[in-house]
Amino acid sequence: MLSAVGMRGHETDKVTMGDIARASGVSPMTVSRVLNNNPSVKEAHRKRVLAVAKRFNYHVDIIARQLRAQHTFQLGVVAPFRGLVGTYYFGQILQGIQQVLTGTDYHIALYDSLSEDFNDISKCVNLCHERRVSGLIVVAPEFSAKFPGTFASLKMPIIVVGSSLGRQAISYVDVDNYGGACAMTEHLIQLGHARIGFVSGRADMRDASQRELGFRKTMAKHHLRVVAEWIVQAEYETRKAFQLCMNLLSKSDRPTAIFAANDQMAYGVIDAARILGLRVPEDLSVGGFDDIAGSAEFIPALTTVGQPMRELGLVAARYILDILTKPNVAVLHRKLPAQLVTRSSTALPNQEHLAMVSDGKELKISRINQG
Amino acid sequence: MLSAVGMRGHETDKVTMGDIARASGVSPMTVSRVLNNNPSVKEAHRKRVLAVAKRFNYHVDIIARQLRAQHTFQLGVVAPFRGLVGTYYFGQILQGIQQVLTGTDYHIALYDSLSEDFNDISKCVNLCHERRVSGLIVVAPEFSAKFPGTFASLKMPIIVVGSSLGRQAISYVDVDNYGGACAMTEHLIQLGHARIGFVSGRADMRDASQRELGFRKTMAKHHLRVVAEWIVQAEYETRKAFQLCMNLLSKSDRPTAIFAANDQMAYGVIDAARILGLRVPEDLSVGGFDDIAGSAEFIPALTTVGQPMRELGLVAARYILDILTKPNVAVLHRKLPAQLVTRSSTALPNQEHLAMVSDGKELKISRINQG
DNA sequence: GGTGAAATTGGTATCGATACCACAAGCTTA
DNA sequence: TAAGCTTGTGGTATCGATACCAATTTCACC
Repeated sequence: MLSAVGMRGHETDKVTMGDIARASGVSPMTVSRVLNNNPSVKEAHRKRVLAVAKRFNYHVDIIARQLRAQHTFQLGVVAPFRGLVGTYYFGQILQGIQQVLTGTDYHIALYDSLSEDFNDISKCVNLCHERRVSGLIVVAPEFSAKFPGTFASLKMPIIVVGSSLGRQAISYVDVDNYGGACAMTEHLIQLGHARIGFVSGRADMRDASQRELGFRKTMAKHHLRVVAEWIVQAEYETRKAFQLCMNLLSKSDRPTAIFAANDQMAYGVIDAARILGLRVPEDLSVGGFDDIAGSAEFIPALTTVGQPMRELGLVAARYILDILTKPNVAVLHRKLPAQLVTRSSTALPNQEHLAMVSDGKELKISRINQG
Repeated sequence: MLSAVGMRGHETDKVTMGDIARASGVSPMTVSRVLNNNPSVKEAHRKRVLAVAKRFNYHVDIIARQLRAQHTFQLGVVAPFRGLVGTYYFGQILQGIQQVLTGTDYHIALYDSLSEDFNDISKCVNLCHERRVSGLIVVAPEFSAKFPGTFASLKMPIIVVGSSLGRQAISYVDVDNYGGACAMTEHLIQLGHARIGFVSGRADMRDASQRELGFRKTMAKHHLRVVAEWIVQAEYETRKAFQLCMNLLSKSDRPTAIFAANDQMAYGVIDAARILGLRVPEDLSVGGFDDIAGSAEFIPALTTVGQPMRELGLVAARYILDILTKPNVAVLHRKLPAQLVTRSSTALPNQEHLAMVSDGKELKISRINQG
């Protein structure tokens, strides 16, 4: 289980606090105080100690300090490497976390929730606990509800990013996927679209279902009909979206706008449209979700919903630091708003097309007359 | 400089080795031996101790062990967060590293080489040294030659990923960008292309210049002319490549194939071709570099050069672990081969087009007769 | 039964920084 | 001058595991 600890660290002629103390004619205790900015040290001593420390190129031994303080200053970040590391989403979260940590004594320790035969996240969390991380950020978009309540009993600050966990005792930050989807749908409807299709994401991910729900609710709110054939499942993949839309868009009775549950799928939709000779946005408006790197430069620039990904990291890291430094911090349940980003892939519906097929208003639910 | 250490860790009623020792009627020393799989312990004692440890849910205190062993079991990974974290490239490297670390007592500590006002990497490396990481992997594709020789004096295992440093005392692993570019150029030439353009990457990055060099050398080897107007600088960005190629490809005297120094730019080239009514690969072959996620699913599937990114991480991590566990490990200077991946975006040149413009062979340098 | 070698085991010191307490110095008031 | 108070300062114990060495047991063999 535990491997032998036979190897030694690199051995330099280690300078200790005692050495600094002797060289500056004070006690180790005073050196410690100086190095920790304790105000109760005479200015003369402080200067002398600092000078000597600098001359010796002395640095406090973090390990000894950790043992004494029973605190590692490590912020564990747990995520499924396969699938998440290397994505823009996770990269932004990490940057947010690092931004908060910069200038503090904390640093990021990265753990893979999928390695080590972890069949669920709790094993990885336990590992972090054994490793004595000071706090833990669990990034887990796919494990919506699998968090054992036992996490709370670990007495270690912990927060989940990317999964809303409801009324549990575990803190979380998440993006308002539902609200973002509503905003995009609303945008398309305001432009005049009534015939709107939806390309759905991975069924096992909570965010995907939230986005679809937002679409459906907003359509319903405007009494617009959701056509079953215009809703396709493409698992968040460009290629699947492409294939499904090649089929969907080649029919004469097709939507004037398609809302894809992520940007990658929107790319696929646009590719299909182009190949079929449909111009975007003139003949077909396409909206995405995520605002990944490249969507602004895509041709046409993609209208999408931006997630405040970096903000997820900021909020999570600040929360952990708060718990570590302040008393009585409450459990945090927070949903960050998603922002509609309007670019060139959406526009007014093509009037000719509309006229050719039918009056857009035929789709008002109140007027539906066929099955 | 150092913030005060006033906060305590989460306090559980800590179980120590002494407790386990007392409960199992042996000395703490024996408990330690059992937990470290030291063979010189009687089987009866071993079983008893393990049972008690389990009953108490005891776990060795990593911090104390670290202090005693003078070893943190942390593998520092340094990278410029802004620009690298969140890329497929870096994600794969991390996965490679984690793969090696899984099952060991080591874990990844992530440091941002750009935060903390580091104007160069050496400051970040020094920070890691102060934090007593056991080893260091520096991922630095952009700082080709800026590594101070002083790194070697840190007496800490260290390896650079993504920058070939020449004959220095610092170890590195890198991908053979030059060879990969040669392979792609060779591939296009073998298909029958002689009129080949090149979309170049960021001038400040070593890999970009290596790729361009590979292209030029291979062209020269086959006595093919490199047309100055067909070489454009697009800084690794899709949009720039798109714009430059819109111009390049709209002329009647255009290449039959374009080699882009990364996949993102290849996408831009293909977009431009499409909009101009050129079919890929029938009218224009396009090759990329990197084989990023999505290139296989791109339409058309992109012929590109795959970098063994994950392998970079594997090699780097193994090297560090080797130094830590074995004596006399030599400095490592290693270039991993890049693999040509043939897909659908390259094909034989369009004979009609060739005939229309001119005979491809006109470009043989040996026959050039105009300036 | 005795002897030596090998297998086990435990005591003590140590890794380096710091919390806690006691004490000394300087300085104010009665 | 003595008592009282505020600074500074140093000694000692401690965080928990483990290296080192000495002590003890076990066992084979004469």
